[in-house]
Amino acid sequence: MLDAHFLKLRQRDFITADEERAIRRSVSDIRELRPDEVLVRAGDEIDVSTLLIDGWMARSKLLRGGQRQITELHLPGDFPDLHSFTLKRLDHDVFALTQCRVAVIPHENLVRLTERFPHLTRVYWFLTNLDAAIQREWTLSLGRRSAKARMAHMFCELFYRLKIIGQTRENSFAFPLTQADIAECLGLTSVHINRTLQALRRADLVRLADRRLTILDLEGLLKAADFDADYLYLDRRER
Amino acid sequence: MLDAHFLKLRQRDFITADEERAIRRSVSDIRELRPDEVLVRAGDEIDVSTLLIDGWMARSKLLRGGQRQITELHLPGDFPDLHSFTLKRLDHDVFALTQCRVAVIPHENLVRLTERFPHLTRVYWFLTNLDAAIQREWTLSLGRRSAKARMAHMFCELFYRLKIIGQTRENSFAFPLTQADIAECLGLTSVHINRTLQALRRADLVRLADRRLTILDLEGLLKAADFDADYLYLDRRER
DNA sequence: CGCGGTGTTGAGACCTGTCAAGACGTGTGG
DNA sequence: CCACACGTCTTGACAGGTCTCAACACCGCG
Repeated sequence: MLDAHFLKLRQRDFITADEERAIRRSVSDIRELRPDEVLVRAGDEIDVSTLLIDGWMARSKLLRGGQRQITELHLPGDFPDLHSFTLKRLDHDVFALTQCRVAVIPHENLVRLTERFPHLTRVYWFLTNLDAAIQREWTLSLGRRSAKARMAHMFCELFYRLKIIGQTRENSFAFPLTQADIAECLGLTSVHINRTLQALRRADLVRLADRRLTILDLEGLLKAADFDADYLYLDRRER
Repeated sequence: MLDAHFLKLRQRDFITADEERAIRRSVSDIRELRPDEVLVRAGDEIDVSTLLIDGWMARSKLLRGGQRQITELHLPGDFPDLHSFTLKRLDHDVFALTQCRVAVIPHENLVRLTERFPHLTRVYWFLTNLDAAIQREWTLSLGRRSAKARMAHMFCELFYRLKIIGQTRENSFAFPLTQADIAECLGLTSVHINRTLQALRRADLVRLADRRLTILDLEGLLKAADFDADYLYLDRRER
């Protein structure tokens, strides 16, 4: 049930069977979330972290005026609120974009886990640093990429991240976001997302229909995005 | 010499004298950096981390076309490349904005330090999560704040971060950045930075002259920025 | 059958970028 | 001591990207 999580970890480091068992035993509960259900509200004290099993989630921040920015998308195998382990409360919301299934891991179990396995401490520290790296790339996108490049970049990132957890088929993957969701990720309006998406379609780079994204020209999309997968740290090594 | 660092830590957690000594002993070397000198180049393998003692540094990412985005500013007491401890290489450059003095801490010393003091592991894990929180706030700025609000927000952030390390005087602080530097932080052009800065001046919110920024109307600036210091995690508690 | 969510389109406004030129201060070399 | 180069700041005119507002099509679902 945590398969995606171990695929993600083993893409980056070596995890022993012992460690895997210990991680699996740390789960205290399995929960279901409905689309738009908020898992963590900004500011709340929390003493558990949550591992995403199925579905897509997101982190988002709100402005006084009600404008919302999604700062990261979370896919199966991700730990959307692992950083609450040291932060104790979060500066952003965490919510479900789709129907989701999650595994709950109390912080006290994480304390035990990381004390018994110093290596896993570094692995999970690495995961929060990886989230930061992804956010950093988004910062670059928002600051310097055009709407078209931003969107292309987002599609490339999702493709690579889904691929390592076995959720792509050829060059396509299930894509549950609405255009309004994409707008909140890319710092644009949904109207402009619509037009930008049409530009990518007209350039024969992607097809998006029936909640499925197909990359028609991966080379072209990577180039349009100025995409370099380095920031996803896909190499396997001791962390 | 690491005073700013301990001020920063003790604002967020309780650090014992024992822990402080151990941290100080982890430093292997002191180095000077000239303005614009690159400390870490994206992609380089590294086995040391660097604690900033004096001066300002920054993390930046580059686009193929040469456009640059600064993703975080680093002030005295910061650990601009602590995340390399688990990442092993970085996805961004780290460079000196001004003349700087830094303390070098080899990763092997960090391994010893964190194994001997599990609490310090969480403290330094917390620090990388704090960097991520700051970056997340910048993502929100770039995605949803206007040029004016973005600039106001940056000034507020710097004010709070400098204040806890004792580098403000009343409502002012030394501000070494050029308008071109600000542009790279805020995802704008230097021409527009110039005009936006004039707008803040005309609104009697700030004065910027002789490399010193004075906040004339803190309330007004906070409001213009929609600033909320929560994301800086300024509360002192066990991490 | 009607409704809400989603996607699409058009027209015009506005924010920010581009390009170009000049002012100013500082440091350097002649 | 002056001439000059260079970095930084400033300003103007114009272009272009993205937003706003509004309307409508489409579809699944109650």
